[in-house]
Amino acid sequence: MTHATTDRILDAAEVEFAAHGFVETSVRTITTKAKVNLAAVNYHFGSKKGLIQAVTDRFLGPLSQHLQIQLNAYEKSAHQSQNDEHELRILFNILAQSCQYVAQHNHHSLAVFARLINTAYSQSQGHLRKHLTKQYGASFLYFMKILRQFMPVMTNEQFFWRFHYLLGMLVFSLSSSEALLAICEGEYASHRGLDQIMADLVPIMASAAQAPILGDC
Amino acid sequence: MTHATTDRILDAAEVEFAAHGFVETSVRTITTKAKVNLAAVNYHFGSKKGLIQAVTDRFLGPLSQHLQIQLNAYEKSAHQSQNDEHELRILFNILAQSCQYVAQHNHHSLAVFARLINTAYSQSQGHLRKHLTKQYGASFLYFMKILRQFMPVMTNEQFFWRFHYLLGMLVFSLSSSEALLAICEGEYASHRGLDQIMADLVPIMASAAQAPILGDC
DNA sequence: GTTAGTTTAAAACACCTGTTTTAAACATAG
DNA sequence: CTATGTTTAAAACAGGTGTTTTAAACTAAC
Repeated sequence: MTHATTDRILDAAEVEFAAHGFVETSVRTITTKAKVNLAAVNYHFGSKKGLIQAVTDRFLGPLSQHLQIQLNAYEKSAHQSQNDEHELRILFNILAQSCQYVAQHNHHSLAVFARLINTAYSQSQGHLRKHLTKQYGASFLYFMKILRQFMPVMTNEQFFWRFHYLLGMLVFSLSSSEALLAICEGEYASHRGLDQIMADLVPIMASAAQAPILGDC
Repeated sequence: MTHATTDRILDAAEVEFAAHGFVETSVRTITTKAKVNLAAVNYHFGSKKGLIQAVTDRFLGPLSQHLQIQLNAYEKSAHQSQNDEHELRILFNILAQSCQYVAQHNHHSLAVFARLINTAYSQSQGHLRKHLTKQYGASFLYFMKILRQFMPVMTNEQFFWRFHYLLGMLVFSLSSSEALLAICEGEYASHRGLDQIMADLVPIMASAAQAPILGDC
């Protein structure tokens, strides 16, 4: 079997990264859980940074690919823009379904994905952010370009920040859902899967995208 | 001067925590920047955990206090609930102004606050989350209780998750705004202060709070 | 002036980190 | 068989971490 060790490391790293973050997870715990030698990480991935990037590439590659194809199909289809909010829902649904598509092939990937973006953005400096923007920035710029058409009543700058806010809601909700459940311990809410959260957020993001810009309250 | 050392440590810790997070910031860099002895942290705060909690308490205390007073005043005032969205904006504005109130007394506190919540939620286990919920959970439950009245068309569970999504947008946007600016390097957007972001989010959260619940797209 | 609390300097503690090295064993394709 | 790439074991490396200790100085209050 080819690369059985590599996959075992990636699987274990994915789970640990999702549960404890990148910094808090040591190479030793990954190799222990993966039942491989300690040196295997540096042998196959060069360094811990290389492993982190490999973990992210494993689902960000398919995600951006799937997203690009779906967006292409959307643009070619005859979508009479009857209603901006309706089109926004379709677009956010494309994003959600692309995430769910990659999540189908890997149980933990979506949680890792969200935590990854969260960490990459929150950490004001790091190798990861540069890697992600250079590798997958084009796909998200493409998504932003299409989205822009249905958010006309704002300047470029207002659109940019609004998009940031929406993405933030998505990323935070996905990455902290388990922690939130641990807080209330089933007192206020029952378990909600990442796909359900994703479905919840589609109409919410569409509404938030169209919220008016107020000078004052 | 009483507690000059303590305050110097808290100030330095606040800046470093906001810039690099809790785990990535070492006690040695804090004491170096604060120009105090290394042992001073353990002498005054017991441990690094104690320092982290002290940093958070310094602005979460005034925040929850200010929030509780404002909410009390809101409840006592005669607010004919003519429009749910309008009331929601008022409520979210109270939250925003409470944050800005504590930010007035400390330049860095709002950024630390957002990053703190982000870290506390994202890290699935930790002392911080328990400390925060036990200490300040009541204030936010009070806020949720009032908010609940103007989001009637959903179940308790739906409301709980919706609230989580809105809070996530707020926290993520505040904690990652600087990182986002670093990515585009002034290409797409100019600088936007935390108070501006806060003001942006008030109508957005109000709209998102009222977004319909869809089964399908 | 004595006492108690604070602050400093410097060193050491014990532990964990990512990484590298050595060696031997295993696998598989040419 | 041979050669090349993989995997393992175990140890060590160099460095950073939070924390503690020792001693000496300083500061303020009684």
